Amino acid sequence: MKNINIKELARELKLSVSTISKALHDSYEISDKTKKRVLKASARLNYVPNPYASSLRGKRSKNIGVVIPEVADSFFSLAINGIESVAKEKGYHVLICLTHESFENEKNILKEFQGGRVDGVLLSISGETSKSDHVNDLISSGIPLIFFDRVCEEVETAKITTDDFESGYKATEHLIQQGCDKIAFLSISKSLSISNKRLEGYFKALLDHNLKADKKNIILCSNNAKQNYALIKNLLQQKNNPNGIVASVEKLTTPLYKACVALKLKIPRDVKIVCFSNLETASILNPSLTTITQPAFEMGKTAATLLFETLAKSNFNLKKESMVIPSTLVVRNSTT
Amino acid sequence: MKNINIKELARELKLSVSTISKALHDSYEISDKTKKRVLKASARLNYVPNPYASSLRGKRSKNIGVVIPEVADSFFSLAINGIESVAKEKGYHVLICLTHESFENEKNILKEFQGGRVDGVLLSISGETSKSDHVNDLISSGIPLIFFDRVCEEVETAKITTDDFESGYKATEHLIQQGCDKIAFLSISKSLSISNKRLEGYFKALLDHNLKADKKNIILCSNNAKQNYALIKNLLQQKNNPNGIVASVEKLTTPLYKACVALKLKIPRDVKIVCFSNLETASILNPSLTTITQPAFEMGKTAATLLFETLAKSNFNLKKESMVIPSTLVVRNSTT
DNA sequence: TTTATTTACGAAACCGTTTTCGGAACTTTA
DNA sequence: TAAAGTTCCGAAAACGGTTTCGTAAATAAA
Repeated sequence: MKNINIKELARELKLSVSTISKALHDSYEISDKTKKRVLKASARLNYVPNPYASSLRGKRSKNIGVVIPEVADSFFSLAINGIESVAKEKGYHVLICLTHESFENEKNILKEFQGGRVDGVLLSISGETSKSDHVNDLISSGIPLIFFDRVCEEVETAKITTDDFESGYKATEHLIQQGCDKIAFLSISKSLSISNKRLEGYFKALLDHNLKADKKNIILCSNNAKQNYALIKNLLQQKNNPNGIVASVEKLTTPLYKACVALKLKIPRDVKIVCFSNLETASILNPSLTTITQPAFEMGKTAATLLFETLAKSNFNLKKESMVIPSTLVVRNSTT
Repeated sequence: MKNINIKELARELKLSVSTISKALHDSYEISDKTKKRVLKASARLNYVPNPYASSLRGKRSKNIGVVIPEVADSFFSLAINGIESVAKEKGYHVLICLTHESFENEKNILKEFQGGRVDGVLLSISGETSKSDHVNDLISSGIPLIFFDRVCEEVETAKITTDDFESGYKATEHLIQQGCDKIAFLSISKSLSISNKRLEGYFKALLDHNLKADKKNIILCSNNAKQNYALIKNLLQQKNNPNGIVASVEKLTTPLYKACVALKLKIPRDVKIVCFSNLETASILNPSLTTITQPAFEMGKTAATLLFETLAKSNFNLKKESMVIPSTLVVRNSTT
């Protein structure tokens, strides 16, 4: 059962190709009777239009690209759900591309998108990304792009983020209120907007509560799990080791807990922990984990909704459409 | 900077369109000198070929479709990583489509794929799927399809699975060896191959150890988290409540743990638990969770590799290419 | 030198749609 | 009854590549 095309359908019905096409698109030029005939035959012969022919002619791919660092991460997988929920409604497909935190990969992906494979892009940049030429190139080639979560500050387009500064502040202040006075911050990137804003919030909270920051307590983690474990373990073994930790990203949770177990540090007695995390299992960890929970699904949904608005109106201006959706501090046993 | 096309590139170089195309594909018909000129100009003018034009003519989309029930699940997100790792190497894109466990969605997605949007498909069927006409239709329209994890037994194509029966057996036997004599099984679907095989393994283990199965201990969970929580709680409240539980799917972990907390049942003292799960946090749960860990990444990688082999050779026969990759029982504190 | 072969390129068909434009047949208006 | 307007459909161009085929020029063989 090879797939049938519009020409064969036309021959079958003794109609022209253009009539078929119009009938399938419910054009006013075609009589109801003919439309019904076409629809019926189309269903009977199992006609499925070739998307490439449509896209080539119509300049619409009906695809959006979602470029993220990683899929095995609660935040991103929930965001994908949010994105997919609107894409599906609009009859669009979602092309998910992973950068694995590599700038090179990110550049190649965006470059390829210039060919028109997608009509628009949602991007959460890699941890290595510090330049934004590749993003500007894509945008100026006419493909709308919206950032979500991890953004290039300097690019003039919509950015859907959460309140990273405030969240960093809240997390840190919470630890202080729970009695911590030596608080470490686990970062994931030197250049990433989210890391830096969360870190700034951390600094501000320390400042506001008359605690002084210590460089040794700012740990730059990497994309390598083993290495992160070693870094964290090392941090906790220092003579003036921290009694509170803010982990700025979900994937640091497991190495952090494991390091505490290995060093026989009791959470929250010896060290209190807050993680930026959307883990469903946060509440059943040992001990349950205090989190900054991000509105992942909403962020994805909002970004996608905005992108489709842009695609609908040709002259939409994304520059003034940024949005900040707040995260929430969920207090659990790792800090109490 | 609007995207340039091959015609403009040809005009720029005073060459014909066909020469450009051949040069870019490193055809033997074109001299090295011309090739270099073309490559250089192509880079300078930032030429990116239109994928739809190529696909339309060449019958190759350079896309594969990955159809899965859910992305916010460790198994699937790891499998995606495996798939993506080979796709990237082959220069392919991955179109991820979510069924959200709905048969209707699955049918629509596969139907659309018949149009040629993808060159091949990797499918893990929805919990509702019990018929396979939609799959056979797609395959007979000429698009190769490979199942991974959740398969339609009756469809004649390659299936990359894990040893579900043995895993169900191992999980159950482990509980028995730990002293459980009333063991419940949490299923996710009546029709799903994985559920049923795991359940059969469970039955066989009970039989081999002279324990008799009890219908009340087989719980059919749904896609609704709240409802699952209620079902599990109800199970644990029965007068003859189980002292061992096999949860056949990852997403039941959290409701199960929460139900135990709510009922003040101590794990593993009052009830021992084994979950089919790839959660990274299994080791830091309260208590750490004994799991059947599936080779998610490998399964994705294997399925994708096989698919690309099929795409390379036109006469590849997938019927004899199924593969079973074993899961492993990882014993932790929820059973000891 | 003549003929055969190879090299390097261009013209044009083609992929399957969508869309513009033209026009026959029919209906309405003057 | 003639003119004007509607309704419904078909022919053909267009989208941007790839590929087949033809051929002029250069080279090799006779």
